[in-house]
Amino acid sequence: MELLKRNIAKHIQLSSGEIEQFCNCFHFKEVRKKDFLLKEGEICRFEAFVIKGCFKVYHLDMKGVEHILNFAIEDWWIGDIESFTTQTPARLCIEALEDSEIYFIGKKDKEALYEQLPKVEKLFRIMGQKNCVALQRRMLDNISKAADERYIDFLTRYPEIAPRLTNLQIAAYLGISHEFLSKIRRKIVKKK
Amino acid sequence: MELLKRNIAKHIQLSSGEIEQFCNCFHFKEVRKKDFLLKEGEICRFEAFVIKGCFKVYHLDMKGVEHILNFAIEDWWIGDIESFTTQTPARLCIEALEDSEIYFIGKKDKEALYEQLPKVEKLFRIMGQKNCVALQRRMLDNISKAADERYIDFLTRYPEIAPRLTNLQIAAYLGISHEFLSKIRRKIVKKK
DNA sequence: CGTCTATTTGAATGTACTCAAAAGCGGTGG
DNA sequence: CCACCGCTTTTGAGTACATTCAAATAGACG
Repeated sequence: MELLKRNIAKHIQLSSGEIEQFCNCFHFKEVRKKDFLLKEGEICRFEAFVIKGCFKVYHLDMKGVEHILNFAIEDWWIGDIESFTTQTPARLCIEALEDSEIYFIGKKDKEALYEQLPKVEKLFRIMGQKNCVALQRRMLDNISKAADERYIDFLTRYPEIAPRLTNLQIAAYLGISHEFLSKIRRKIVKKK
Repeated sequence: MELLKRNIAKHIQLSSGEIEQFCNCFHFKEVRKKDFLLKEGEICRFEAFVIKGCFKVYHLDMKGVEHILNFAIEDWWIGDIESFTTQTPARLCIEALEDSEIYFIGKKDKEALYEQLPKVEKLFRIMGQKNCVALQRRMLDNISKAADERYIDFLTRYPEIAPRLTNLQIAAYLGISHEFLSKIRRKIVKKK
C-alpha cells in the first residue's frame, strides 16, 4: 500500500487513522497480460490504482478499429469515470498490456469514503482537475499540431511509457495509421 | 442568482442558508463583446458562471493561429483551471463573442468556501468529472472521426451554440481550416 | 455609401490513409 | 537447435483528405 499512500499524499494530508480507513477500502488484484479489466457494454464497478504493469484504455469504433484514450502504468489511476459514476454500460475497454497488479475500490466503498472522509472529496476533486488540465492540453495539441510533432511530444512527455508500447499502440493513441507512424519514424531517423 | 442556484442544484443539495453563503462569494460583471476575461500570460484570478452571452476559450500557437478549446454560453462555467489553481501565467485567452454577463468568484473566496462548505468540494468534484467525460469523448471523436463527421456532431450536440458562431470560430474549434469547412458545408448541402 | 469581416471558390500542394507485400523478430514445439 | 508461426514494422503505389494561397463574392455595420 506504500505506493498508494505516497500517491494520495501528493494531493492531501491525512492522519494515519484516516490513511488506514482509506486503504482498507481497496482490494488487491493481479491481472495477466491481455486480460480485461473492463469490456465495452459492461458496467464499470471499480476505480483502480496501478501498482505494477501497464494498461490501455480504448474504444472500438463501428469498423472495429481501436482508438486509445490513454495508457496507465505504476502510480496511475484508471477506470471509466462515466460508466462508474452513472453505473451505465461502458463504451471503453481496459486491457492489460503486461502482467500487472492493481488496488481497486468498488462503488459503494467509494461513496462511503466520501461520506466518512470529506478530504477524499478534495482528493478526487484535485485529481479530476489535473485530469482535465491534461486532457485540455492534449486536445489543443491534437487540433493544432501535425502528427510528427505529436509523436515527438508523446515520446518526450511519457519517456517511461513509450518504450513499453508497440508502434501500433502509439499510432492508435495519436490517431494515425501505424504505416504512417512508421514513415514519420523513418523521417526522424534520417534527420539525425 | 436564480440561474446559478438552479445550476448547482443539479449536482448537490444545499440548505437555503448554505445557498446564500455560496452565492455571496460571487460578484456580478458585465463584459462587452470583444472584451477579454483573460489574456495569455496573465494569472487567472477567477472562475466564472455565464448568465448571458457567449465566450470562447482559446490558445494562440507560435504562428499566431487561434485554436479554440471550448465555447461557453448561459448556464456554463468558464476559467483556466490550470492558471487558477496554480496561480501561474495562463496559456489560454478568454474573450466575449457577445455582450455578456457573468458571476465570478476569486481564489480566496473559493478556498474559503471549500473550508466552510464541504459540499462545495463535492460540487466541483462532480463538475470536474463531467468535464473529464466530455473531454474524453471529444478526444476520441477527434482521433477517430473525419472532419465532416466532427462538424455534423458539433451542430447536433450544441444546437444552441452553433448558430451563434461564425464558421471561422467553428473551424478553429474543430481543428480545420475555414476554407475546408466551407467545402464540407457545400458537400452537405448538395447531398440534400 | 464605404469598410471590414465572413464566406466561397479554385488550383496547386502537402499530409495522411488504404491496400498489398515483404522483412524482421520472438516465442514455441518438434 | 532449427523451423515455423504469429505479430510488428517497414515499404511503395495509388488515393483521399486537408491546407495554403489568391481572388471573388456576400453580409454586417457605422
